[in-house]
Amino acid sequence: MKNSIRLLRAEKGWSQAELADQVGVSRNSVNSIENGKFDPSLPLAFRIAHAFGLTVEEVFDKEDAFT
Amino acid sequence: MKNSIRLLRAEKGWSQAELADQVGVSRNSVNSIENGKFDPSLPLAFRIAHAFGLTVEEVFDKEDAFT
DNA sequence: AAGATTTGACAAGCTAGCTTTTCATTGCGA
DNA sequence: TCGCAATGAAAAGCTAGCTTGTCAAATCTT
Repeated sequence: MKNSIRLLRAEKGWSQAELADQVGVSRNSVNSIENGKFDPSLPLAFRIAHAFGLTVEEVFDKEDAFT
Repeated sequence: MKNSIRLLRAEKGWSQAELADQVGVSRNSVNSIENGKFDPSLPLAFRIAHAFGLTVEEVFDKEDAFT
């Protein structure tokens, strides 16, 4: 599932490790999600969106959920 | 993670099996999610929200993601 | 250019999400 | 009241999400 994490993270000037800390997962998880290796769980998706002050819909591309 | 699926489903007059069909999972998955046994994946959460014409935030209680 | 930070990637292992199957219970229409 | 639809629940099995650890490559910083 596509997402805007890399872009949003760049805007904030955060490293993957910093974002990982904020949302309570490992850096590898953030890296894998950014690179599309797997989707975050729903709770994690909420925490990531919250870290950027956005909604889940604004961060993750829901089109991928229907294809 | 709490959600309003049971209520929304009642409003639509859908059985668990009908909703399951619509979103492409088994009836047991819908039952388990409704009864809080586990959270849906992010793509499934999108499909469930879409079935009700709502956003993920409107169907699932994101507070649970932070506690 | 050297050193430090950041990122990408992989492996092995554990847990959560989802499946099919099955059975018991509940509630409702004929 | 009989039968059927709907729900709840449990087991066993597979895959996805997430972990720690490690290493190499890329990108800053100075």
